[in-house]
Amino acid sequence: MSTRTAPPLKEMQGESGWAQPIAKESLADRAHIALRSALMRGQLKPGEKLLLRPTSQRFGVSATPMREALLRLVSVEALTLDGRGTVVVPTLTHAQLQEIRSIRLDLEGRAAATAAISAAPADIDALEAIHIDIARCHKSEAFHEAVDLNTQFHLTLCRIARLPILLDIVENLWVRCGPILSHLYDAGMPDWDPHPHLRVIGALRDGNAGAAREAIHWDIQNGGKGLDRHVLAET
Amino acid sequence: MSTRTAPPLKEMQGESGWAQPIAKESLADRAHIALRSALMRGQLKPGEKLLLRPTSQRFGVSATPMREALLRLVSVEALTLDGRGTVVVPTLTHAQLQEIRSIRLDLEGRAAATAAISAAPADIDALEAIHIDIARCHKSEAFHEAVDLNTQFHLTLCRIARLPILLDIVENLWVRCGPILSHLYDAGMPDWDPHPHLRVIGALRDGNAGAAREAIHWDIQNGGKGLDRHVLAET
DNA sequence: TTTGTTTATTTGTTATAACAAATAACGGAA
DNA sequence: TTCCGTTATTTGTTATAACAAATAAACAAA
Repeated sequence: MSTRTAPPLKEMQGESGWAQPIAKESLADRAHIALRSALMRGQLKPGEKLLLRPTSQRFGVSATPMREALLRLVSVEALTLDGRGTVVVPTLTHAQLQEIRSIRLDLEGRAAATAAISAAPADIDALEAIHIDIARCHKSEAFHEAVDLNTQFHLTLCRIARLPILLDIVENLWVRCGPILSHLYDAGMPDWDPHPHLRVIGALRDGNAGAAREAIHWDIQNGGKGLDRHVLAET
Repeated sequence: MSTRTAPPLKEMQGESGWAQPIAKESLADRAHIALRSALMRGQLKPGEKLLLRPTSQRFGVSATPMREALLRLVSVEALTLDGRGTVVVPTLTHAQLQEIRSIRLDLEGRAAATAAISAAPADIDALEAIHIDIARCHKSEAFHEAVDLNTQFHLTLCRIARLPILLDIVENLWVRCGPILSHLYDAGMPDWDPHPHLRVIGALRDGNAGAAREAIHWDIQNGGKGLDRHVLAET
């Protein structure tokens, strides 16, 4: 039913062997990456202000590249500006959270379906490895790490689908949710028995696009219910 | 079948009457808006380079705000950087064009369905007005304007759905296609008789979400076939 | 005590110049 | 003439300082 022709992700990294174009990172790039990952990992709290001069000092750079990094995140709405122009970590409204989830339903659903018909076995193994890690963290009550790995699970699924533009969009959605993601576990994580991730993985192995889409849909819709409660309570 | 409770778009502009927060535009903002609209309207051609100092002079500002505006567009992939760091208008590959279209299928499809169950009659009238304009331009062979209005039709549909995050994403996708959109009409525009837009409008009036989604799907899939030919021929 | 006004401080914005890296132009040697 | 190395120029990057606007603080008057 499925045509599994694409080489696994890991191999295409070294495409033509050595001699890949060296990536020169500007100071602004580094600051941007650091900030973005801090956001995605929930290390910045909603409402937190990021003043230009203080933050640039914390990063040990001047104002110009720091400003560039901050403004880049602002331009994808991962950060916002208050009336003054000060950068601040945004607070998601209930409507926004719901809209993000419905978009993820569409896009991650498409990614799952695409992955089901094109993923290499090695890719699926990698995905399964992430889920095993999640289960481990869950057991040892390392909730923070579990949440982080859950993000990775969803993004890896999109990566496997080889839809770079879609991946980019979905990644941004996750960045925007980062600051409130920690509340997934302070409401107590439910303990599903056939974990929805396993259904996703199974569908990929079967090459069953429809089942993969449904499985990730189920995961998205049920996985975030804890957040709803929290966000609603806040307003 | 549908619950039409939302007030039309025009009214909620002045939400609490007068006294909306005044928008102060920085030089960078203005440059960003100007560039973005130039991109969306196809006034910049793929491969075109935007050197920092020359462009900042054309805008009559210094390098700092110009750089900010350019880099903002880069961060949403509406512009790219070459190896040197020079800003250049990107050339879409066939794969990218196809991926963008499939994402639009999902998102504009959702927008159409949502609009069908929530749009006010005035909103639908506005949408119809745009289509009438398109037909007029088509007749008078004002193709460039027709293409521009077509973009507006799709974005207005998303606006009517009141899904701001989705709108943002879709808008960016249209910005990215802007530079090649002009090729829609140099392949000769087909002359559909019941124009797909009319089916969309009809479905909205009926409050039929499924039909609205299908109609916009049909429009997206068939509307861009001229582009495919062109992009494929290029590579 | 409260209100209004002035001053001081904070903070984002812009312009400018020094810097570094890459490309292009030039010129000499094979 | 062709190839290689050197120099000159172009161009993005960063730091710094001057600027402007807004907030907060301090103080005086009612």
